[in-house]
Amino acid sequence: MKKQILCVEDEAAIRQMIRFSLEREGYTVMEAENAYVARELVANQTPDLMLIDWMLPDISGPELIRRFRKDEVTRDIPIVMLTARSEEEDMIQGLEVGADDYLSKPVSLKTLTARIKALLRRSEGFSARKVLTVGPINLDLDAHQLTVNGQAIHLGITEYKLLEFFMKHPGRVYSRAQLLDFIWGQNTYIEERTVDVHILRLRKALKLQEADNCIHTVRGAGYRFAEEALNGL
Amino acid sequence: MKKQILCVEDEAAIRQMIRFSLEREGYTVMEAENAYVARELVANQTPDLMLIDWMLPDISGPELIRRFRKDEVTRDIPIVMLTARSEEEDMIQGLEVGADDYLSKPVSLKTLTARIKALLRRSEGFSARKVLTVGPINLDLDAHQLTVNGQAIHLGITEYKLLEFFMKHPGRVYSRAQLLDFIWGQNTYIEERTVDVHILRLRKALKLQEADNCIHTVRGAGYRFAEEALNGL
DNA sequence: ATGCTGCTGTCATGAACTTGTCATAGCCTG
DNA sequence: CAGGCTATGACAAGTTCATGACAGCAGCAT
Repeated sequence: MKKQILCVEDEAAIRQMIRFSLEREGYTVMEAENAYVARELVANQTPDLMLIDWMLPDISGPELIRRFRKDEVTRDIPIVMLTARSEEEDMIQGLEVGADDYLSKPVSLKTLTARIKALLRRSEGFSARKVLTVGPINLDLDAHQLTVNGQAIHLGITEYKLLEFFMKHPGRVYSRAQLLDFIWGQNTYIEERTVDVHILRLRKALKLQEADNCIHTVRGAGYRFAEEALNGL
Repeated sequence: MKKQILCVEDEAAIRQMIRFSLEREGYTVMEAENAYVARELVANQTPDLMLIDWMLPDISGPELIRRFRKDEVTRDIPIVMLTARSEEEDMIQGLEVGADDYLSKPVSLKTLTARIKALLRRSEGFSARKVLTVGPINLDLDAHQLTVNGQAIHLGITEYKLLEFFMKHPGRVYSRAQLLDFIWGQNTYIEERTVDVHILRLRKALKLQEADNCIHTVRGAGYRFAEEALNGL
């Protein structure tokens, strides 16, 4: 799953630049031009990391950070602070209110992505364990391990991501084009029929424990993950 | 092995003095003039004990301690807090956030070294009991000694740290990049493939007692320490 | 200094595994 | 039954990993 990064910065040009380079690295970027918008966005969807400018038109960056740190939900999100001035005093205040890292403008995009990568890796290594369970199917996202009825089953990475996607969005039909977008990424051009093959492989793997009936073919539309088919198992 | 002590203190003169007397006692001393530098240093090399001033130019001492206590890696490092004021309230807050000892300035160097010695002994004493065991694998953290099925096996320091990390975080996949971060430190730039080689060496060592099957390769993702693979042994 | 030893990071190579594509067979709908 | 859609097996190219070899380095005793 792509990591979400929220970029809070008032200058549109800088936002664009940051967005561009982060998306190239495979992150999803949300943009906010002020603190108000930022908090609205976060209320709807908590990002994995936040990039916050020092100077914002409404609330100051440090104040915004302080507020995020107060909230249970956002407390542990890593924050990188951006500032125009490279004055030490700023850095000091930034770290004091709880920023995890600090970069002064003009920002080298390479540095930016490097720091972000490091922070995300770090926080990811110890976060709460994520496991998806539907009926007998158990997908341990941290271990990268599928077990069905307690039996470990090996999957290729594509099948793994496919199953992860299905388990996160059960019950809905997805066209081959949609699956390609979500799982392979938006800029890959692959035969739609290839999806069939991976569905086949996933089914084969699940069949080892007779759990392949949860993947339904919807003729003319695509595929659907049917959780209800698994309830009896 | 010399014990490493990190001294976080903004006044250079005091740092010098402390360094001098600690080195005379046979410790290695790292210096940081503020919290930011301190965290960078610790990211690369975890010290055996930290000496933290109450007043730092960026983050306050207690806040810095709180952060170290949150992080898995630095949680168990003994911390001595230094303060100019000898007010009881400070001491209370210092101990509250997790300092192990508390000294008020001006510090008698004799007292300082005595307390440090005591803390290190104590933490050593604790960790003397600290032994990681998974199935037949037994890692004595003090003796720096690995035994499998009662047989001692020699490991290089890197393999040792790798195994220690795995045993402390079993069941989760870690990418090569993450392993580099956590074991080599964040600012080291080493080929990712090097991780493979150390995994190989660790496996070879464990294979002497047929216990190498606990280290799983997760293609495209990294490596995982599987404790369940050892339960039958 | 000198040579020795053990450890570490890097690299080249071959092995093992994945994956996208295609051809063909099978199935469903009207 | 035809036409369109899907399932399946085979395969070659491309990735990723395991492994042995090697040079540089630090520690150590000589």
